Amino acid sequence: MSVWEREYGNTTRGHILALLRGGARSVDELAAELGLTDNAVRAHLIILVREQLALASGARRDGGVGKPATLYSIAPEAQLLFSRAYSPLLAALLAELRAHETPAAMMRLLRRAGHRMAPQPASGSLEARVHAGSDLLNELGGSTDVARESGGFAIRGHGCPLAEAVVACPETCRAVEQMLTDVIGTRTIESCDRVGPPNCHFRIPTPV
DNA sequence: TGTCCCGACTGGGCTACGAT
DNA sequence: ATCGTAGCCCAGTCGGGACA
Repeated sequence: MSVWEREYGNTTRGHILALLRGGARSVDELAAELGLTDNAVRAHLIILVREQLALASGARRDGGVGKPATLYSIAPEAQLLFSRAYSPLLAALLAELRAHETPAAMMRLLRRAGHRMAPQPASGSLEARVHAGSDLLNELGGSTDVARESGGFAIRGHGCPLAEAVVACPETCRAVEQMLTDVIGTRTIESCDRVGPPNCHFRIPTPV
């Protein structure tokens, strides 16, 4: 099930997004196709635009008089919500790589991938940087928090944003480990729980 | 079971805009 | 200036879920 189906599946907003995927439409066109009034459609569009899932992409005049109709389209960023292909493709790709590469080569590959994923290094105290790492994981779909542990900190997850890939290829956690190391600016040690559904756990020892 | 709350929707009135 | 169309705003209704 895609993010879009989970969030909007059988709702009016979901139907509006589905129609907009087929091309830009005016409020009246959407209302006619949905069997609603223009005002009802407008209320949903306001919310969809606010959530950056739709946008006013232009205006159209059909030869008649009056104010040109505003055309609404799906926002480019929203297209990602419809895809269910990324996760299985990533899992399949990793499984295929794993079958043909040596373990050492896989580690190098995933560390380089993690390095590519890392944004600018965080600044501030170690604690602030660990929180920045946790925030980054949450932005990527994780649900993590920061805890103090003896000798440093830990980022603890409730679930894993890359669960499907981790099941196919447990070394995937190395990419996240490298990404966190780059962002936090100090050695991050992956100790994820992969017994059953994966759970993130990264230790960040205080540098001596 | 009754009440309250909230989301979804409708209808009416108004404004904005462009053609005649 | 007038008219037709589209957009915006607001008050009100309706139905479903939560809760005492």
